[in-house]
Amino acid sequence: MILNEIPLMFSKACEYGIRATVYIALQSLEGRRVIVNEIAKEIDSPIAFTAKILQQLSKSKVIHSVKGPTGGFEIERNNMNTVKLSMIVHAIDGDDIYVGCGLGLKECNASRPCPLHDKFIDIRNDLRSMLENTSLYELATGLEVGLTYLKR
Amino acid sequence: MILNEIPLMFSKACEYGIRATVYIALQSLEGRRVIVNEIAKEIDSPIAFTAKILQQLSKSKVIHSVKGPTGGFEIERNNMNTVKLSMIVHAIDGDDIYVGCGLGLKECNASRPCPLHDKFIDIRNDLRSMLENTSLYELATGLEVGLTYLKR
DNA sequence: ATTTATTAGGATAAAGTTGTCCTTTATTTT
DNA sequence: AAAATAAAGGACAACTTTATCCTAATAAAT
Ligand code: FES
Ligand code: FES
Repeated sequence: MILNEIPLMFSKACEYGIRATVYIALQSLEGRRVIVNEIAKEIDSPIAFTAKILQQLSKSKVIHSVKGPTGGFEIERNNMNTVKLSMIVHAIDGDDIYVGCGLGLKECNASRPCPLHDKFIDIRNDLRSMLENTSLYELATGLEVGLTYLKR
Repeated sequence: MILNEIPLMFSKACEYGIRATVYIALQSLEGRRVIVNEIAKEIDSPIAFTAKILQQLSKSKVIHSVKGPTGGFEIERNNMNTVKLSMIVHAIDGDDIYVGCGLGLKECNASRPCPLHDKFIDIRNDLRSMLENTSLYELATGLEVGLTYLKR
């Protein structure tokens, strides 16, 4: 009886992108460069689609790619602190999450707000600041010590 | 360079559903029953698609429908207090918004959490309680006094 | 130089969501 | 009773997102 089953906050592409990036970060912390096949296996995502997303993230400078044998994906230790979740989301899903109206009006506009605006804005701001303040390093280390997981 | 433009929280169907329901509530407050054509016009949504969504909301008892001439959609004054935003969202988008993992793992599971879990849960709970505590009456009255809008 | 491993990128298929159209059913008005 | 009006519902079309497959480019290893 339900029409849709939408993802909660991010597109599938973005979910895979975040998971992949965190996995790459984790491995980079241990000095390992990783290839798409391994990434897709470890985060349980479709290989070719994941490759496309990594391409995107590479263009956006979120991750670094190296072609050829011994190649793969990696992230410089320094970048793990400066790369925030918001950059990954922005590279894949754009910035609707920051500017869009929760009820789908053409723009979110405080001087001509939709009925949800006031209540919505608070949640959206919390989400935004969470994304902007969460670094890749933080996410990767949680994984490193076995506190968190990338598949189930 | 962006792959997707996803809606922020709700599907398009859900956005239309909420806007339509609020409009019906507003008109019901003034004793008017409204037909799909008018609703779609007033909330700026595609007519036939809106009709499908209203069908769904009618089955879920969020709104009441009457067939034939002088028919249309309406909401009893009493129901405007008991109908919460969460019911509309649940009827159309299901309950992923309550149970889904933000990174797309099969389930959100606190004992085997994804790297975003702790930060995500707070925002999800805020969203949930916002939806569960916001009544249709509240939304309709804001509109009634000209403070909010359903199209732009 | 050749082979091999890897990312980049294009084309396209599959699935899901959004949107339209037409027929049926119910109910009021004439 | 017949005509008119409105929701219900089925079939399907258009668009978007997700996913696959194949070829090209790049670079290391042999
Ligand atoms: S106008 Fe709708 S969220 Fe701001
Ligand atoms: S496990 Fe991912 S949000 Fe809870």
